[in-house]
Amino acid sequence: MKQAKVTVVDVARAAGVSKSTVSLVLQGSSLVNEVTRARVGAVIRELGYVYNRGAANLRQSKSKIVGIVVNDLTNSFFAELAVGMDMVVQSAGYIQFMANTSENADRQGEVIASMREHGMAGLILSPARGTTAADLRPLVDSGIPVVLVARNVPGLKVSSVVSDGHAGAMAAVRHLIELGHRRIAFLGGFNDTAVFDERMRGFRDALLEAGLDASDELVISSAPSRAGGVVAVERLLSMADRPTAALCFNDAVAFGACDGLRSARIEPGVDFGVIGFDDVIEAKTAVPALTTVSVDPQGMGRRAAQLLLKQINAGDFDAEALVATVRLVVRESCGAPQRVRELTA
Amino acid sequence: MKQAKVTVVDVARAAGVSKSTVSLVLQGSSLVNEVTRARVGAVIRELGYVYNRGAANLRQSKSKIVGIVVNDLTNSFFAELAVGMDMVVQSAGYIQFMANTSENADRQGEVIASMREHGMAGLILSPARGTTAADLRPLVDSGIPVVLVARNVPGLKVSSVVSDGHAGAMAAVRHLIELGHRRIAFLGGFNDTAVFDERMRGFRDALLEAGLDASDELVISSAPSRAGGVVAVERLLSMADRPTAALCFNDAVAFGACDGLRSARIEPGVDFGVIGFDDVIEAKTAVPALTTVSVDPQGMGRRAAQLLLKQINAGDFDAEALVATVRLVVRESCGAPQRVRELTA
DNA sequence: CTCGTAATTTAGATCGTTCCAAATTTCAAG
DNA sequence: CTTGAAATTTGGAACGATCTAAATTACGAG
Repeated sequence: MKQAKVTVVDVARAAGVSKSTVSLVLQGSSLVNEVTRARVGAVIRELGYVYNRGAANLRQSKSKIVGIVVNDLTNSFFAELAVGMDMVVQSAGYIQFMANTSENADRQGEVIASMREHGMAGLILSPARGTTAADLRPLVDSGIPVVLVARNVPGLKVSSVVSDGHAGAMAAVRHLIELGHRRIAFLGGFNDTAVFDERMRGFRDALLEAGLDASDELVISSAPSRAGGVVAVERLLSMADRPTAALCFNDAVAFGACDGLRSARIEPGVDFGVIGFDDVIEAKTAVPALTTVSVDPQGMGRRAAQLLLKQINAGDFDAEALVATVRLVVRESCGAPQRVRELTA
Repeated sequence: MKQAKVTVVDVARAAGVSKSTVSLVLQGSSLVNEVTRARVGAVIRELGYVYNRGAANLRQSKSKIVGIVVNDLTNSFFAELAVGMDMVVQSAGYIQFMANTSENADRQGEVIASMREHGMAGLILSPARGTTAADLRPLVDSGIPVVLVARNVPGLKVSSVVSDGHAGAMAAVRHLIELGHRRIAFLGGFNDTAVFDERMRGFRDALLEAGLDASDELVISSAPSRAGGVVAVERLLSMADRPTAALCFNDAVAFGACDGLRSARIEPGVDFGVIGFDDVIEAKTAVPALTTVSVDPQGMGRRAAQLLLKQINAGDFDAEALVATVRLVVRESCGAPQRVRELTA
C-alpha cells in the first residue's frame, strides 16, 4: 500500500535527463526544449510524482503558507471573516495554517510559535482577548508581515483592518431617533475591549448630539454572545424607566435580545426596536429580519488577506491601517415597516 | 528590521559546541550533559533561534501537519466540527492546514493537492457535494491516512465518522407521533445526497411503523440552509391536506421553517411542531428553543481527529467506520413543551 | 598510573529541491 | 567545414535540520 515516494531524481532517471532539467520543467522555465518538457511531463504523471514543497522552501527560504489565527470560529462573524480570507489566499496559490484560539491568549501564543517554526510567510490575526503588544513583538520584529483584523492591539505598529465602529453606531442610533425613540440602550459586549469602547462612544455621541440622555445605566454589558444578549435584555426590562429601543454590540447579542424580548411577550420590531452590528449571514433571514450595521465580514477578510499578500510580496512595507466603511442596513427589527423599505429600495 | 535567521550552526558556534549537540538538545535527548544543555538553551533564547521544522521534516520525511478540508465553514455545524478537530489536533502538537471548499469539488481537489505537496501527515475531509471515489483514490493509495467526516463517499474504503441519521430521524418522528401528530412532513436538504437519503428513510420508516401516510408529497427538498427552510415551509403551507409538524433536514432548515411559519402567523412550537437535526449551538437559545436531534458536532470533530492521529501513529491501519450515536433533545419547538402541557392540563 | 567502560560530543552524509557556473549541443553564417 | 552565438542541459554546492558511527572525555577500579 505505502509506496516509496518518487523524487525529481527518479523522474530524471526515467526521462533520461538530469535533475536540474526536471527542476526547470517544474517551474515552467522557458529555457527547456519543447520536446524535453513534454517527455518529462509525461514521466511525472506516469510515476505519480508529488512535488515536495518543503524541500523547495528550504532551499529558497520562502514559503507559500500564511497563518490565520482566529479567536472564535463558532461565531459566524469570524467564520465569515475566515472564509473571506480563505478565498483570496487560495486563489493566490497560497495555503493557510488556520487555528482557533477560543479567546485563549496562551493557546494563541503556542499556535503562532508553531506556525513560525513551520515557516509561514505572514500572519493574519484576529487577536484573542487579552493579547498584549509584547506577545506579538518578537514575531513582528522578525520581519514577518502581520495583519490584525477585527480587533486592534494597542501599542503595536502593524497593519490592521477594522470596521468603523464609531460611525456605524452613530448611524444606527440616529436612525432609531428618527423613528421616534427617545430612550435608547446599548446592549452586550465586554466593556474592556477596544471594539466595545468604540461602538459605545458612537452610541453616546449620537445621543448627546440629539440632546438625549446618555447616562451609564443605559449601557448594559454582557458576554458578546446570544446567551449574553438574553441576559442583557433581562436587565434592561427590569429598569424603572424602560428604554424603547437598543443598539446591540453585535448580531449575536441582538438575536439574544430578540429571544429575551419574545419570552417577555414583547415583539421585537413592533413593540421594541433592536439594531445589531456585523450583518451576519443569518441577519437577513431571521424573523424579524435584523436591522444591523453591515460590516461585510467576508469583505473584511478578503481585504485583510489582500493586504497581507501585498506586504509579503513587497520586500519591505509600512504598517497600513484600513478602516472598513460601514453601512446601516434597515430591515425589520428596528420597527421600520418593511413596506417603506421596499419602496425606497 | 529584517534579521538574518539564526540556525543550529549559529547556535552551536555561539555555545561552543557542534551542531549535532544542539540538535540533541533540541529534541530533549538525555544523552547530553546537564550543563551543556543549559548553556545551549540559554544561547537559543538569547539569539532568538527559531526551529525550522521544514528542514527537520525533510530529513525525517514525516510531518506534524494534518489537513482539514471542509465544505462550508459558514454553516455552524461545520464550523463546530472544525473547532472540535482543532482542539485535539492542537493539543497533540500538530498543526493544521485548513481550507473551505464552498461545496466546490474542483477547488477541493486543488487544495488537497496543495496540502499533499506541503507534506501533510493525514487528512480529515468533509467532502464537497459531488466528490467521487476517483477524486480521492490517488491520495488514499499513497498511504496517507484519510478520515471522512459528516458525509461519506460511496465506493471508497477509508475511515469515516458519521452520525446515525436513520436512528435520529426515527426517534424524532416517533416523538412527534407520540405528541399526537398524524401528518408529518420532511423538510429541506438536497435529495441526491447520502445524508438526506438516510435521514429521510428514518423519517419514512417511523411513519410506516405507525401505519401513517408516508407518501412522496410529504418530502419537500430544498437547499439545506436557512433560506431553503423558508422556501420549503412555504411549499408545505400551500398543500391541500396540510401537515401539523415537520422533521427538518438540519437545524438551519428548521430555523428557516420557523421564520417562514411566523411570517404566515403560525407560531412554531404552538400551532406547528418543528424538529431540527444537528443541535447547532444556537438551537438551545433560539425562541422557541429548537427540539432537535443532537449529533454533537464538536464531539464528532474530536473523534475524527483522534481517529486520524491514531492512524498516523500506527504504521499501518484498517479503515474504521464510526457511527456517532444520536439523541433527541426535546425542547420547545416540537409543539408540546412541558410548560404548556402543564398549563393546559 | 593505566585501562575499560560509560558518558558525551562530533564529523559528515543525507533528505529533495534550487541555483550557479560551466559544459554541451544546435545552427546559421562565413 | 569552421566558428561563434544562442539554445539547452548538467554537475555539484547549497538550504537547515537529523542520524549514524566513530571519536573524545570522564571516571572508578586495579
